[in-house]
Amino acid sequence: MTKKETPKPPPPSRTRDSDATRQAILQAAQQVFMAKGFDAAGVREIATQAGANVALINRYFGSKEQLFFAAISDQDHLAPLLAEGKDGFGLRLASYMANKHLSDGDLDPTQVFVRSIGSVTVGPALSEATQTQHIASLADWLGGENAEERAAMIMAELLGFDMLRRIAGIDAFNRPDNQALITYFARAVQSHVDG
Amino acid sequence: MTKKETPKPPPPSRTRDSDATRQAILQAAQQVFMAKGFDAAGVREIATQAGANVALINRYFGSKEQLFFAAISDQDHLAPLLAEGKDGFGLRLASYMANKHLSDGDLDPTQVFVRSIGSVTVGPALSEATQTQHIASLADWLGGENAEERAAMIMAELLGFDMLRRIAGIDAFNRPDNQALITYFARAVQSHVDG
DNA sequence: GTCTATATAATGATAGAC
DNA sequence: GTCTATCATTATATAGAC
Repeated sequence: MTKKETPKPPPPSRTRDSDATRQAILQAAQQVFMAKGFDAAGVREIATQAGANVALINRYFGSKEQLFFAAISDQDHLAPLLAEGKDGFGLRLASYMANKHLSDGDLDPTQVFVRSIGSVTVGPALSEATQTQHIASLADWLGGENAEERAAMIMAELLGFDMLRRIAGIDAFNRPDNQALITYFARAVQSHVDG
Repeated sequence: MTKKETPKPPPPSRTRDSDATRQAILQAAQQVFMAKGFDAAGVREIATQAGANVALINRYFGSKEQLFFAAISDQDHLAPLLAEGKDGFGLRLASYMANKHLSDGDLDPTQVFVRSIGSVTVGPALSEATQTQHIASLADWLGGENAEERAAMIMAELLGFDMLRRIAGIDAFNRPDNQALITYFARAVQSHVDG
């Protein structure tokens, strides 16, 4: 009794709020999985960053693997770019990929893919999702001859670009205002869009 | 080229032959590191596949990390393709990448890179090598304006292609005799070669 | 609902027998 | 030169106290 109406202010850290804890774990998982990949990420690190206890991860999500898929579900950053049509799509995509900020808190699907595709645990599921979701829908959007091959080529360019830029930190990809680079990237993508 | 002659028949498994053991470990390490990446590969698995004892890995190479760099050193599959000149380089590279067999015993630098670039232990060294060796030499070979940007774009296309084809196993990259795919890949690469 | 403490398994590395 | 046995560490996952 008298549990809910206590006159004292709430404790410094969140207590008795499963929804907020769940959300905090999910957000921390996104960041850590994106930064280190599935295998290298630890549940202790995720729990610490979420300000939650380690045991709650398994309580709410069952396992590290289930947490991973909960954290990366329904992410699609390409949709807004596709919506603007095929004219100039290459340039829009290239500008987007070249100007993405490295330290914003958002989850970046490209980064997650590149960092975890090698994992024997979650790699196959990531591959499956790439095939059935991203490449298939991109191929639909492209239309025309060899749509799936052209979609796969665009995806390869996009992922290779991000891998070298944000994970390997290759110089040529990280110079500020590198208009020449964007032009090259845009040209390659657009050529696959046009056929 | 056989082992030195011994008066008695050799034991069932290699004994008293440090050179052969060292070589067997090195070869097994190449295969396992290529298949699973640095973090996921285990020294026990490497030793077993080499038919050697686990303790010999550290005896001969010092550590798992030193074994990794010993296993991947001086590998460059691009040199023969570059030697034939810029005319038709895109098509030669595309054919080579699309037709590489997945199960031959050779070490594939592309595969190693993609599978281990995310590792916090060896990732930075892989990035450094990619920058200072492969991209730099490719840029030299290309010449002309923005050579480093064009070289980096070719490397991104090459790595993205292999990542989706051999690690993710994307359908569009693994159809036999997919001439259309090779044409698209070749066109993109050649455009960066020509400027 | 949250926590401490622990079970269980696997890792890289090493000491010392043969 | 090769092996067995074991170290110390770390990982995910869970049981049970509060």
